[in-house]
Amino acid sequence: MGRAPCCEKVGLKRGRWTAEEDEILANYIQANGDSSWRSLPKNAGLLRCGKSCRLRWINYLRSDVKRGNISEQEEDIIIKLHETLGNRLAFLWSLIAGHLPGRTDNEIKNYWNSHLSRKIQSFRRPNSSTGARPPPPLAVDLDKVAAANKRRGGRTSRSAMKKNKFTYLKPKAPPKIVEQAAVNPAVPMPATPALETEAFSGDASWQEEATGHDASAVMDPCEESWSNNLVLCPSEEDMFNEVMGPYDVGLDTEMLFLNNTTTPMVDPQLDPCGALTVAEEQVKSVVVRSDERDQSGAGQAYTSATSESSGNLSSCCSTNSHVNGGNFDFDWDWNVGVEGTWGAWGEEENKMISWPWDNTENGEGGHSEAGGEMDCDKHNAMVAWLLS
DNA sequence: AAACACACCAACCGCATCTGG
DNA sequence: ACCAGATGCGGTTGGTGTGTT
Repeated sequence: MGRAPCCEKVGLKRGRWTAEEDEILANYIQANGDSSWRSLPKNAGLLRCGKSCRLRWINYLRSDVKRGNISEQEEDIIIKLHETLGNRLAFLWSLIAGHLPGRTDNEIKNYWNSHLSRKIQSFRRPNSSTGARPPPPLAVDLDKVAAANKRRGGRTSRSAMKKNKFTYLKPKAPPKIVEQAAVNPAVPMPATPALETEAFSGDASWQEEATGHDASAVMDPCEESWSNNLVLCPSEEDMFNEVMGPYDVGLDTEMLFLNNTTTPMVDPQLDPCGALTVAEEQVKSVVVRSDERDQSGAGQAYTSATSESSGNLSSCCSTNSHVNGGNFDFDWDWNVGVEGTWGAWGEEENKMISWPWDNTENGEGGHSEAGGEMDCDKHNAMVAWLLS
């Protein structure tokens, strides 16, 4: 015997919502909030189950839900984020939705299933005969990760319910590292939900306590103070939680996390020719290597930092940061972001990362310690392809 | 105009996960 | 430690609209 449907109770309505029901629900939530979906329909006088009410509110009635067609730009972001994150990531659709202001996970999921999945079928995996390349993964905005960093299911704590519905989503500490990067006007930031406002509203005292530095200052990644400012998370566990959330998402590959920007980007190390243009004044990405995490049981955060002053993203410096009991040790490694980024494509594809730098027929050229030079024509072609 | 095929998307469903008792 | 209740997520379904024959 299966589990009883939630709307099985006699008298509860199912199916499409009427305008009247919408009005009742919207009015009730505006007046009373949505702290308890279970009791909401009863209190509001709706013959619906709480689940149905929640869904209707989240996917349709909320004032910040954007209606209308998905733009090409949004479509681009969906495709590239999906390519980056893969199908197995929990919160996939909510995470993508977090990058698309006003769009719901359900809408994006539907759009993917009905439009994009077929659309990219013929475009997808690299083919050794055609030489087609997979799209480089996108950096994932840490703020959006935090937005998706909600517990999965579970009962809302009563203390949290007292404050407001978003309180329990608040991260233990803001994952921001660079304070306020400029926003690319081409990809507007979402209307700041209560979550982000609250979570990131400037209480930097814990950072200062941990680092002994003014955490509100925007750091120059090329300055010595960079490392100091990086010591933002009071503990290793917190560090990882801020990035990955409390869940082991089971990634078998690395992910790029880009702080505080909605601009689709590849790792700056992929763009030493400056073909990518971004509006951010400063961008910081964090690469979390799950393989390291698995081995150590705790994880290491690899960071790469870029600095930019003229609109062209250029590599500035890159570090590995090893978290040791709340302290970070740094050593330089140009390979981390690049190899890690492409690790998702497996052993064979992993080699592809060298191709922009190849200036030899046999692909032996390298960009890292070997000192090979990058072929900017190839690289820019790759970037053009990525952005196409 | 009617019948059919297809696409879209709102909503349902089951399960995972969390909290409080 | 365990259980029950509540919520959030992704997969799936089915109603509706639109295009084609």
